[in-house]
Amino acid sequence: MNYEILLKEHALKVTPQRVGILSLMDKAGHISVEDLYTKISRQFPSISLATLYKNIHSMLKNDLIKEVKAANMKSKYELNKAPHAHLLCEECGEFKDFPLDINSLLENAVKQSHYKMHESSIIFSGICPACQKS
Amino acid sequence: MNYEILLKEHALKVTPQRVGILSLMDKAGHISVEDLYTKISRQFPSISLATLYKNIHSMLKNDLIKEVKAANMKSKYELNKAPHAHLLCEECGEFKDFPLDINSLLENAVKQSHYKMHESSIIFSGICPACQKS
DNA sequence: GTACTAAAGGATAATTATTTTCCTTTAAGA
DNA sequence: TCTTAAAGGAAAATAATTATCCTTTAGTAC
Repeated sequence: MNYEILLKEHALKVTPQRVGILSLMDKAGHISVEDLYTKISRQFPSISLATLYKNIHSMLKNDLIKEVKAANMKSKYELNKAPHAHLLCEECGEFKDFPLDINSLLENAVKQSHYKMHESSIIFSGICPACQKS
Repeated sequence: MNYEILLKEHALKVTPQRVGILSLMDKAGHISVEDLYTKISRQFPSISLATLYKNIHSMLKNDLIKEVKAANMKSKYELNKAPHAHLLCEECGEFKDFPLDINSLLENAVKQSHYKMHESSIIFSGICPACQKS
């Protein structure tokens, strides 16, 4: 994935910090502000938390990334990809993408609500296979 | 709904503040800490925010209530009722219950993940009929 | 009813998370 | 290069949540 092009497409300046943030999100899958700051700080020791927050906001606004929230969890952020649900492990706190085109699946069910749908967030939470064993 | 019995069932002391909190949540459907504090303060002018937070936590732990989180929104709380999805209006920020037994609907899809499912959170967001008109 | 005790409430301080401010630096385009 | 609007960084300010500590009260036994 080419982060420079992605940024330019949304009229956001291409800065090394932004490329780093996108790259880390891409690699992590789902990452909290705290963890992201720890990691990005290794690449840019002087980066400010304010810079991170500002970029998260501008990326959210431009739909480059998505916020994933669940009960008991800090917000996590992911690159905006194809629609999918999330599996959340309540033990280790990790999200896992779960391919599921919920929109088509539930289209009919939601249709009767007369809402103009924009997006859906679906999180199934429980215990992942690994945590079930330990 | 009898809040006293609900509290006793979970070995929580029945205090006027708790009954008030549950009653307000029940009436509101989905309510933020801020709004809840405004309302409960009318009944108990000297109630402390700390008391509200403590009670929210103990009620969450005992599954009396549920936290509902969505992007761009503060957490809201609701009485724990039958499984349902949520419709979130991005315009007015209101949640609306959407009867949908997602568990049975998606049972098969999730089964292959080998997670031990505990619960699911589903939020469809868009613009509600009322906001579409204004 | 009275006494006892663990739990709950309230005030406040402390902590954590997020946003704002303000000044410096830099990417992008002329 | 030169210009400038946008972005970065440091620090202060604000907002949200949690912890502390002392007082009050619900629940239980008598």
